[in-house]
Amino acid sequence: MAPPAQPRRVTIVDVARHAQVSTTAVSKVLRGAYGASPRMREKVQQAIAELGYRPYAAARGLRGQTYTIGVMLPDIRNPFFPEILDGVTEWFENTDYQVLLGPGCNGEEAEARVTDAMIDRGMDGLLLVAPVSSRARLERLAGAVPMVVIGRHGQSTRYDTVVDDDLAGAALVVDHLVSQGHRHIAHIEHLETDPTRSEEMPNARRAEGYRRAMRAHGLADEIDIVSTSYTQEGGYLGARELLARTRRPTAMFAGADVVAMGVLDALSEAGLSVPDDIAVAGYDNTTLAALRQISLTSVDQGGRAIGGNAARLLLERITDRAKPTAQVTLSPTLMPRNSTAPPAEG
Amino acid sequence: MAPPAQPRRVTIVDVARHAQVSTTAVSKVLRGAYGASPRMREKVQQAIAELGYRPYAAARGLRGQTYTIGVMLPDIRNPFFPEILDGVTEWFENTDYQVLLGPGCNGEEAEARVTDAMIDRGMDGLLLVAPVSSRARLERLAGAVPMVVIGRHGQSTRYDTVVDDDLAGAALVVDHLVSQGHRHIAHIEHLETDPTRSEEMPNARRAEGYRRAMRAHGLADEIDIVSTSYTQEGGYLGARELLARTRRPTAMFAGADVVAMGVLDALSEAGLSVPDDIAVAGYDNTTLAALRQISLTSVDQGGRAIGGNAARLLLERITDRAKPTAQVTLSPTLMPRNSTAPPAEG
DNA sequence: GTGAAAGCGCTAACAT
DNA sequence: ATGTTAGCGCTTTCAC
Repeated sequence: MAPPAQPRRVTIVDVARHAQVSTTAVSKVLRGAYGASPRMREKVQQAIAELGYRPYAAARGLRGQTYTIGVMLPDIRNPFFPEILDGVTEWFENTDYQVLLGPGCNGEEAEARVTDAMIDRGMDGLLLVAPVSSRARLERLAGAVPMVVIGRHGQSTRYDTVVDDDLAGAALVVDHLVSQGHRHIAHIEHLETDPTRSEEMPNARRAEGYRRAMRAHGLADEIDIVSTSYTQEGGYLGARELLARTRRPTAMFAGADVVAMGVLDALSEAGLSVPDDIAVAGYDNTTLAALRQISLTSVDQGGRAIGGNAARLLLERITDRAKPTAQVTLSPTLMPRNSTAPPAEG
Repeated sequence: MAPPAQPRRVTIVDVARHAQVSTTAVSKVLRGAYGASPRMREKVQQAIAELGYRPYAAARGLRGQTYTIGVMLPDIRNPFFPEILDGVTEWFENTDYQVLLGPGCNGEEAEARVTDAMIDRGMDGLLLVAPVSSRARLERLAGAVPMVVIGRHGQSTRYDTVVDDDLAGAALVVDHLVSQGHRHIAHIEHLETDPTRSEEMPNARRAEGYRRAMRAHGLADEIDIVSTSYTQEGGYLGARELLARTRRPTAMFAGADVVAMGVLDALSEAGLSVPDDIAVAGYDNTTLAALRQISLTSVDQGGRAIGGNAARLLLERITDRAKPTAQVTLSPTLMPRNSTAPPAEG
């Protein structure tokens, strides 16, 4: 009835005994290290197969590596992050490394807890997506473990970065809307509380890109920014605020697709139709945006490529920690869809 | 220029020396174990704070626990899973445990790899969401580590389960549609390849619930099931298949909200409007369904409650592995929205 | 090329 | 109540 006492895990000692070699030999074969003859390799491999041995990563970590990569995502609900993750896991698929994710890390405190936990678990490398920690903390973390930061501008001598050119991405949207005849184009951004960080955060860069593009088109007077958050709720609240303006914007540029979802929700609630009454654009080109019912004009960052580049850089850094850091910037492209069209009245 | 060689990590020995006590004492304080006087506790706590010591989980795992919980989610893209995760993390928030997620585990092979990896990393407990592994494998896993399975029916003597009453959930949808006058109600399910598993999988139970409810309403002849997958793509393909029927259904019940998204996409493509031309219902009541532009009738499983219950059971099982297993079944509720309405022609 | 032995940071028997 | 000591499973010198 009761499950039998679980048999002790097969260890490297069992394998060594079974193959009639030393544990050292087994360890060498396991790691593909130098100093094992083909004959020995084979004997060990066979013993491993026969015994169904799997190395205990936790124990390996005490001396060497844990073969574990930690990925920190700020928000699992944002459908853009899975794209990045795909690029990452794809890269690690044929390696001995295992990718593990931290759960919802909204906010500095949760982020710190998760990243610390990853380091405490001996992870060999960390991949941080749009982290909100202070620059100093990021540097400190990167000093403790190989690290790559995705979606945060600003270069470091300790960690590599992979970013989308958010300035260019925002400009793509503004250019597109202006070319359609829009002038009063509003933007909904993620509120940046800490001024020291704003230079580096993608949300701030998108807002800045929006501002610059508006000025470039001679629309400095039309600049209209609402600061909420990069969530559906944030989009909803932001749109409502914009709708309450005496002069309502003819187009709304949301800093992320999830934000645009909230915007669409608010517009629908107000009985406004898209794009007839108002144009809406997002950022990230998620699968949501492609839905015909939504058909949201959006900016494609190429999440998969971002993730792939980050994974490659991390692997390189794990191999050589002294390697000079790299900064990869990927160019976004515009995906025009039905949610944007010329304004109703000239 | 180059970052200074990282200082060796602070260990329990450093703390012991600093506090002028034994390492055992520090260990005891760390674990809140018996045998440490208040005075000693304080000394140690202070030393820990002064040195900024954090226990090395990987090393702890070699003797005791790693204080790590592994969560396996089959698909990060399904917006229902974050709900479950919220319930889980909430429960572990004030414990010493850290929750870590496996990345996209679609398919038996990926699932096996991730669960094995979690065990190899000495995780103290596993939470599997809608796993597709064979029953035998699940039993084996549960023999190796405390485990709770979410969203898979069938009881085990080794692991606890938390499920939604999928039969009832499917009936809620059918009842609702029938009460609106629909008769030809089609269902899109996730294809179950392995017959031995079909009894336990939620998708199969929903399909069965649909069948039973249809029969209960005397609509056995109208039963119409298309098997694709629980993804947006699956919904799109399923709906296209249904639209090609000589007698087109007046309502489509998708086994999951993501599936319904694909359905809406296909209907929109075909120039059909919802609910005027055709009614659509989903399952999971995700935030997507609540979007006014979508306004999808759906079944609420209470993901948060499911996650919370699972976390509680897992913690209990970690505490007492011999405890008899529990099976928790939660009742779903219907969330009627605009996507369902009486059929056009009576 | 191979293996003996030390030790990673921590916990848990076992003294005291 | 406190400290001593022996490992956990693996990697890594360092002999041979």
